[in-house]
Amino acid sequence: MAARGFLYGGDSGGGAVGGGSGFNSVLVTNKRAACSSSKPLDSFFVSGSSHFAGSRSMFSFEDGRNGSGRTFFQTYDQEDNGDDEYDDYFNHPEKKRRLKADQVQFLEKSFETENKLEPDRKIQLAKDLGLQPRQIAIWFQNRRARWKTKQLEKDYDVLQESYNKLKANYENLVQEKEKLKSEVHDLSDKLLLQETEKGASDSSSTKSPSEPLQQEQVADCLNDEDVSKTSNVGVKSDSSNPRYVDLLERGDSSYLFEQDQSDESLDEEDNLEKMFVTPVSGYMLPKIESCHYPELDAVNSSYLGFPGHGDDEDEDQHFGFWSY
DNA sequence: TTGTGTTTTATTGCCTCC
DNA sequence: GGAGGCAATAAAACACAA
Repeated sequence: MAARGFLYGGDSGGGAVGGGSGFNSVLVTNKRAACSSSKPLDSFFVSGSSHFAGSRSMFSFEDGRNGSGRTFFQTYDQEDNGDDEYDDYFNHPEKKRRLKADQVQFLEKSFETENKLEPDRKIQLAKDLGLQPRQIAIWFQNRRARWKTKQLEKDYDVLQESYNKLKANYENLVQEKEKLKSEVHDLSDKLLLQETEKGASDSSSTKSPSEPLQQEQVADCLNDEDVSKTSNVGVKSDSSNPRYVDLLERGDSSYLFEQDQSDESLDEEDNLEKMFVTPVSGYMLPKIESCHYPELDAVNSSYLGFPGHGDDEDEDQHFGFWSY
């Protein structure tokens, strides 16, 4: 590792005198240590009224005192920076010391009050705790960093929870969509089957297979009391188309989903008018304005809160979902 | 006891503000 | 330009399982 700077050299200003473990020489690598400070109190701070005298963090020994029974700072200050003490100190590889529990508690309370540190408060805390102002500043800095990390974790949890809810909601909607899609498909098939059966029975009795279906027959097939409203049912429109009849007899529903491009006789716009694309599946289906199928009602009323599908709705709106 | 992971204390360099 | 904040990082101290 690169040479480390000196403890409390920065804010302490007037001369760095410390270092990491095992240092044997005085190095000044910290720019804060190198520059002079306008706050001499930050340097070799000695508290006259410390409630925590004896705890000097990295400069203290096990019990907060060096071999002579005085703290390093007391020694250093009071003994006029004697070379003996100085050498003694630097030849004695000091360990980094943690703050005592009561000091930490005091700092925590102070942090709760205000997580920023005004210079005056820093000095006061240093006095009260018998620590270097620089230590107080560092402690607050690290404490803010920890607080920020915790906040980020909390924010992450909140976002995660929010995401999970949205995801679950989305998955429910997808499921519902698939369900509705298959219901639409089933109902389409059911409708086709009814049409096919009706068409087959009618053609076997009175009409030849080649005869086009009558509007009334389709209306009956759709089991609707209002025949006039089925005038734009797609199947009727194609009843003159031999291919349609053929498909109908074979029970092929594909005509519902594709336009007969081969039929030049049909007006394309007119034809499109009689079809619509389902909102869910995108299938092309014939327009049915007034057919009443309970299953479709259920589908309509449950279709993602689409408006206008209540039981009391006007008859014309019963298939608002279907009609365009 | 030792290896390993975590926490705490401290440094360094960069940035912003006054 | 100096003071102070912050992010990144080092390294000591600590916790704990094997």
